[in-house]
Amino acid sequence: MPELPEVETVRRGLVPWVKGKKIKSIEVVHKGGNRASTFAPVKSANGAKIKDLHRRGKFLWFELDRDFALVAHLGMSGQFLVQPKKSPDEKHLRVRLDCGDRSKEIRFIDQRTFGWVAIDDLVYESGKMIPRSYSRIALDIFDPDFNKVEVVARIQKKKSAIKKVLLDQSVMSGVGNIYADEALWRARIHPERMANSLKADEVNELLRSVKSVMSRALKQGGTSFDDLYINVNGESGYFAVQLEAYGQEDEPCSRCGTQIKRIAFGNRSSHFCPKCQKNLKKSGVKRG
DNA sequence: CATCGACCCTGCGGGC
DNA sequence: TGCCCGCAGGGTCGAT
Repeated sequence: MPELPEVETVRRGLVPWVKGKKIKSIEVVHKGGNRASTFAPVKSANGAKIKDLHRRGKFLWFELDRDFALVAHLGMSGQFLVQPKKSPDEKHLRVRLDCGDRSKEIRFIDQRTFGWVAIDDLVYESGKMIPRSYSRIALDIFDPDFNKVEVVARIQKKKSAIKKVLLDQSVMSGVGNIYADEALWRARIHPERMANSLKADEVNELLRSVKSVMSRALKQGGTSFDDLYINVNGESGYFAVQLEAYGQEDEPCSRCGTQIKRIAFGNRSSHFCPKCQKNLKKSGVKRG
């Protein structure tokens, strides 16, 4: 389940294969995700030069020398693999990209088809042209222009559970279910605490936790729950980071020994320590 | 505009 | 052995 660190690992792995290269051919082998843009067919990128490869949150942007962009999202199970051209097609191969290497090609593979590769049009943001889909999401916490003060204030105005706000990519991008649970555990905040009940100090601590847990995962080359995530070299980033909350139901909390609890959260789950992470919403917390 | 929940999809594992 | 069901969860979109 790729989140920011995993996508960044993929980006770093892909850069040497794509940056400055001309797209010799790009072909949709099997229709990709159902959310793919219909702006133009992917093959429109044939012959374009890839000037750079960027990431915002979980989105990848192949910057082209064209007036449109090539964008990708890994969804839940998407992978980019650099494979020998001779090797047989994977069962879930979606897109094949030839950047001129003599023996190798880049393949986008996705089992659950929540991921996609698409052409997108460019729009203005802060004086720059960026992909439309990429522009709809907020900056992530590693972006040099990330404005922490602004984001903290915005979070404090949200009338939603803090976990929901963490996953809202229009507030801050890059956080998924795993790192949301991990950051909340580290900051000792209950996932169902109302965001507008949090003090600035608490939100700041939460954002520090988000950044530190993601930095650690990134340093390890990305975390994954299983082998659905494989980096571009085909090497799994399996369990590189110690998970303290996510997937730890009934395991003892490493801080206090209390059993980690799992509760339903929409279509998914939240994991937390009921002792370290109290929900204070009914205890008359005063604001300010 | 803000918020919420349904929905897209496939593989896997548990229960029977 | 095989079937059914629930679960996993990104982003998007319609309803309120």
